[in-house]
Amino acid sequence: MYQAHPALRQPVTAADRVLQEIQRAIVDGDIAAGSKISEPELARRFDLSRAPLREALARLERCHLIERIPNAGARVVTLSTAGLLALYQLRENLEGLACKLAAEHMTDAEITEVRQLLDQHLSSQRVREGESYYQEAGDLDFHYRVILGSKNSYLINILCDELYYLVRMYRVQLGMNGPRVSRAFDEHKAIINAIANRDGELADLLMRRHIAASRRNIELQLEQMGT
Amino acid sequence: MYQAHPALRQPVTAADRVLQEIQRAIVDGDIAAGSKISEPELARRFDLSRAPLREALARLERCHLIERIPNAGARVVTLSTAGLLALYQLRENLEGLACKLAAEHMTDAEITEVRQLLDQHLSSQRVREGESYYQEAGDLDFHYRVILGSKNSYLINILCDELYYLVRMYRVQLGMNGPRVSRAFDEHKAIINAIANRDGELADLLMRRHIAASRRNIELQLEQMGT
DNA sequence: AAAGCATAAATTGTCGACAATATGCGCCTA
DNA sequence: TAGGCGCATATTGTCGACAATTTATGCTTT
Repeated sequence: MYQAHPALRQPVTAADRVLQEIQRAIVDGDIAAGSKISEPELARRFDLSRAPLREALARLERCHLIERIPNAGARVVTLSTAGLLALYQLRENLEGLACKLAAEHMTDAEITEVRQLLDQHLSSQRVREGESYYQEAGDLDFHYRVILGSKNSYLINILCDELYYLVRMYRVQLGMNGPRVSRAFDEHKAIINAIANRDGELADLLMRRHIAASRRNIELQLEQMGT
Repeated sequence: MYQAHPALRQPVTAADRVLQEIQRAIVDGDIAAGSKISEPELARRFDLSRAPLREALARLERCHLIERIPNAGARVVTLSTAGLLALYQLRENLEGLACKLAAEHMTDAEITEVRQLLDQHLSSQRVREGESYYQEAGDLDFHYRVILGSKNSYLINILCDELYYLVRMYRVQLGMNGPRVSRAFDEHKAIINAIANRDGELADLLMRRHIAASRRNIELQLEQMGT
């Protein structure tokens, strides 16, 4: 298997654990978007002191799930069309770059692994039709692999640590359980093929289109909710 | 004047103040690259407790100036050719994107301000020839304005908060006091002209070239030191 | 009754001490 | 003498309490 990125490492400290719990809670909407974060309340709820909690809050701010104001506290971010657009504008560019670099730096073994992954996801998806979690996880896994394949630590950090939780939050809370499933699989296939052919330019282009399509999909959902 | 980005806001808390001090110390090399960070030592040195210090360390990690390992402590990052390349690869892309977006979103007033800024820097640079600080600051200021002009908060955050201190660290510690000064000014002029003409594609291209030139300049310096 | 101010409550920021973990040293063994 | 084990030391992680700041409340004033 591939070496897990620090972002995926298992929690060793209390702050790590509570971070993961709160992260999941925010992404899944258990802690409502826009709601105020109360340190004393969360400390009681997770049964630890404020020190590790504040450490966790600092990292939540880092991945844009909360916004803090000095002496005034923190709030969960609110989702908006403008925010989604800004986020995906960036993603298109960064993941495009990641593809270009992956075409240069991924080993043949890594490429083979990703292909196996895709086949695996496809079959498990056929078996469990409709269960969107697997699509969600599978899609993320594909993107993770390509990003890691870029071998650029700064790029990896930004995409996997700082932007992806927010991306997931949009998808989960807007109920993106995927009519786009099979199309996405085909697009993934095309991207890994371009990378395998060491055609960075094409891989870049395909990834940008792939993400743009995904963005339009979510925008549509947002509009429907707005009206 | 333009609204300062959160990154530039004045410190209100003790953690903010010590962060700025340590940030400067690391960027300027007063705290050596690669050296270990001792929390008790820094706490004594800046005469505060470890709580705000740890808050500051969390943010230093965020802008890639230190690397922390759970239960083992933090080290100042080490500079390397590979790291420089990865950093500038990203910068070329992100600031290119910033230019493209700035061409769409900057107001005429903001563009006028940047032009005044350039003229101002040019004259003050002529007056104080050789004093590289002004070039350094001026260059940063120009880039900041364009980035802010993109109006994409995620992009602004990444470039201004998370990558620029490291960029400065490379420039300062490798003694980039600028034979490239006048050429950089011309390039800045060309970029703002493209933005003024609402030619995002050209602005993108010019910025990428501008940063690539800057990177080659630093690479040269790194090679000279290595041999 | 609405606006403004003073006070009270609650929240965030900071502190010093303790617990858990990692680092360094000396000793033992081969 | 080199390598490994065990203990002493030092550092990081966590805790509970206090200080500083903000937010909420209620009173006064026009």
